Amino acid sequence: MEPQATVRDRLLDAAEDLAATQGVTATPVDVILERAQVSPATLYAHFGNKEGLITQALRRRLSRWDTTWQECVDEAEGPEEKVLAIFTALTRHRRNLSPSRWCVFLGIAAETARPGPDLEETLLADTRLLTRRLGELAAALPDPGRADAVAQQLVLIYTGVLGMILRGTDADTAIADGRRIAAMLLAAVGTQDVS
Amino acid sequence: MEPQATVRDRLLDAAEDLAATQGVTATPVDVILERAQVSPATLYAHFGNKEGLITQALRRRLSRWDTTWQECVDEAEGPEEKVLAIFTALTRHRRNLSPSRWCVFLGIAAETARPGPDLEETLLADTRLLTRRLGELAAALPDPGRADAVAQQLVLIYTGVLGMILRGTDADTAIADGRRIAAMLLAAVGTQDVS
DNA sequence: GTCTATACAAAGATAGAC
DNA sequence: GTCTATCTTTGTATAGAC
Repeated sequence: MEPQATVRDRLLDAAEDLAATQGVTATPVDVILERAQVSPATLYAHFGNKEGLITQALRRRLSRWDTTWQECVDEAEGPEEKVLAIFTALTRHRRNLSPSRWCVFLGIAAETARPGPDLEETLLADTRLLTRRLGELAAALPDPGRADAVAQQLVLIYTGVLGMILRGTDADTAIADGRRIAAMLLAAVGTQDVS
Repeated sequence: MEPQATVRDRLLDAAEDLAATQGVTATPVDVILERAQVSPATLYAHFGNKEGLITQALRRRLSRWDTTWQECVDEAEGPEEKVLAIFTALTRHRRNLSPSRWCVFLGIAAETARPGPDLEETLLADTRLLTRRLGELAAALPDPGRADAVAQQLVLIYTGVLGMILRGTDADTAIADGRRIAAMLLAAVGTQDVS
């Protein structure tokens, strides 16, 4: 975004921003190029093709999400609050970056029928990060034996929040709803069998 | 699907099936035409354009989902089971129709950046149906004053189930997880404040 | 109403110069 | 590494005949 940003960064910024707000298929290469003030040949020299650019932009975004989320976890006090920090992180993440229509990863997964190996791997990495970290955080709760199952349910709730934003629900409302459901789930863990 | 189906029905069948499995943007008109064994001009005579065809296919599918869901509600016994019938309905719906990658409505909403008025209205109708019927069913639970809030949370959970399928989770697993979370939510309603 | 053939537009990618 | 100019493919839609 800086005036003196490298060509590569300008391309990544433009691709991420447009993919987040308009979607990938709705964003022709020309539009990315115009936004980035770069010529076609340069894009292809750097990233090979459109999907390569998108993939790199996603990787950078995932890394930033990872950082933001970890910060929120670190700031939270107590096992339950650390689990619920994902919702604080989502709010912060959406404030920091160009606001996406809902979730860039799910969005691209939804609109890309046959992703290449690199893109597919990157899309899966998002789900893996969610599952892994939520699993780790859930292991600090009572009944660590159910950590993986709880993590799956938390990913579901988190995914539901994002889906509600796509449905048109205000983001803050959806996030608050999701946090409430998750808190209820955590309250049930350890106090009763949640088979 | 029948050999003697009308041209119109063949087009709707092909469009629905391909949109559900491949996505809309990944499905060129030519492929729909070949599947339906129909010529281009016929499609445009009937539906105006590609989006018109997709819109009509979605309306038909929403109507079938409506029916399947209502059947499952009618079969269920007791207020809580009637609310949870949405998960039984989802299983049945996916078995009846051509299996979709996740949710045809959310999928098309995700990949269609600027839908025309008719398509947009049809996509919203899906969310409206969910909210309305879940609200009605939730009104039969203890604390009917919270029916609308509970309905919103149930739509979130249901949407999360669909999103998990997009993430690669087995559909039956995702549905079972969603039902469990929803059951927990219902158990909390009336017994405690779920602010 | 339906077909064949074709027009028109959009989009991804490359050639060749600097 | 980057640009200008252009090629090729793909995809939506229509013209005109039957």
